[in-house]
Amino acid sequence: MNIEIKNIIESYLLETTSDENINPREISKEGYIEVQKTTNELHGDYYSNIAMKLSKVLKKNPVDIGEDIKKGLLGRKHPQIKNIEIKKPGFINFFIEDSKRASIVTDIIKNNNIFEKFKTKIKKNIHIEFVSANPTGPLHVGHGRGLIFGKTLSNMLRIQGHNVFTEYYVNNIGKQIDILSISVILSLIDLKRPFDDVDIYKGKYISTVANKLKLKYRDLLLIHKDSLSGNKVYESFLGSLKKDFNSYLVFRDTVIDIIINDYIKKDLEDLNVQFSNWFHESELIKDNFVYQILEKIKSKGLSYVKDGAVWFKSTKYGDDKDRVLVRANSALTYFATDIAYHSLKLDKYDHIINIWGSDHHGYVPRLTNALKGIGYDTDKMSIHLIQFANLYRDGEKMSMSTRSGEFITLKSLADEIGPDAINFFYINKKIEQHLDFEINTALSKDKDNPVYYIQYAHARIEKIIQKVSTDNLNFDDRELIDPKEQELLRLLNSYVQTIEQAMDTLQPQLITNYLYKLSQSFHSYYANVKIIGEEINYSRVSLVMAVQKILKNGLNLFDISAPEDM
RNA sequence: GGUCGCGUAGCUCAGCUGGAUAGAGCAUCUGGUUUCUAACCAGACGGUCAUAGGUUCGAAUCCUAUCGCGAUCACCA
Repeated sequence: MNIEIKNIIESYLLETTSDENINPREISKEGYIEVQKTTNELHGDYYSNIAMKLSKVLKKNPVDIGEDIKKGLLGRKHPQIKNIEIKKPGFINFFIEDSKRASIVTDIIKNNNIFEKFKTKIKKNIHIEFVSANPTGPLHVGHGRGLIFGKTLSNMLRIQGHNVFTEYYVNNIGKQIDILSISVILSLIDLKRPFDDVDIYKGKYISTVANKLKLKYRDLLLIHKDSLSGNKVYESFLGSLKKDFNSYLVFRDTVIDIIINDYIKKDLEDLNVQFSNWFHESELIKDNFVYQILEKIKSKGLSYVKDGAVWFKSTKYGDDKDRVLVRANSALTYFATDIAYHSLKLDKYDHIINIWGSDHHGYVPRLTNALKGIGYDTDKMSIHLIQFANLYRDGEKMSMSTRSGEFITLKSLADEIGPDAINFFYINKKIEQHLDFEINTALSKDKDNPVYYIQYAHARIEKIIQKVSTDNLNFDDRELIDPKEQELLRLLNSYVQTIEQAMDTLQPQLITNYLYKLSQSFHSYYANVKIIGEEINYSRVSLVMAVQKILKNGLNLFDISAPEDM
């Protein structure tokens, strides 16, 4: 509708204006004529600021310009426009015909696939990587935000019609993984002595994993217990372990498999998250792929050798210091494999999305510059940094460190508050904002808890629908004259714009805000206006049916249930 | 110190591609169920949108500086 109005204004201006200061090409430019939904019903349904924009070029009072436009447009009889008002300092407010505004109700009820409206014209192959938590333990509440955001983004992009490929990047090599393996080994041989130079993982799951491996490895490990027990330093422990224990790598992979399958994948299943693929970092090394990329970097003159290590010249791009690609002990850094991983993705997809914790912010330019340096178009890559979420219970902040083992698993939170609440609260705030998550709010069963509030609206409507026959809905917009009905119609009319904006800017919280507002408006309506009286008012039934359908679609988008009974 | 994010009501936050009187929930106070689900509704109270400049018809929104909070500055990932 706003586009219709925009076109009406545009053609009027192009036809009538003879002022040489107005450039027709300028007027037709995308975004020059703005028509937006009003936020206040006194201002009609849509408004345009074009008069104020033109006042400068025309050197004329914007209200006068507005009056001219109003006169011109009303003289041309546009059937959908009921009235136009000019308000200071120069807004042109459009009032839409009631029947036109109310037609949204039947539009929604008849529409079998509401999301069809949001299909994109340009279909892309999109790769989206999220969670990618180190497989060193179960997912904890700190991982929840990236997880839910990633899932929701994938849902939204799929609704837009893109080919979406979701991937979990498994860091299955490196120091953290060695520490994990050693933590399990220490548990296996009951050697609970900490190292001087490194903290081991201490969570309960470590002994669970160890127990699972007991039969297979215990005897073997006991043989080496004495030779290992003399070491108090992690590096030498690992060294002798790797030398003595030639199946160390097999052991390490087994530990990771157990953690992924017994913990991480189950946690994800509970939240209805499936990945198209689990990509193991080690795959990048297998066929020397990383070394090919390193060679590429070298050939561009972007790396050099110093102190036995290979360095990337990141200072060339404004970094404080150059960064290591290959360590002096010839081990690859995460940075090196990551460049390889991203080049692989950029080769294959139209667009790649990474969802990372905000603690990676300093890393973003480094990676981007390295990729740009070897010739990739990094505009095809977008990185969403997510601020941390703090969990509170009774106003008290809860800790979440994987290493110490004193963390709350995502699973235990899901068990306590349910997946609906998890799905809602993690995306209800924009990702740049720190998130304080109070468990009591998610547990409360009243207005304090927006999830219940929205679901309750849905269930209430369901009860109404069950009481009437909806086979023959006589809808007459003239019956919807109550201000609260008009408010609901306004909201229904804005759902397309809201969801479009949320999808285009990848901001799911715009939709949850909208759903809450719609529920609020419905509850108020419900309390004040009788829908089923002596006689059934089918126009009102239709109206709330449309509301319910939008609520349900919105909730489903976030994997939140829309209960029919509460 | 450099970099990134954030400072909006007592609390938790919406709003930020510049628009008209800055909005919700909680808390506090006052009302409302013989009625389609009170897990609800109606009302009151509550604001120098951190501060100071700038940009312009118009700034919570954009720019600059300052202050405050958080994150980050590894041959960890």
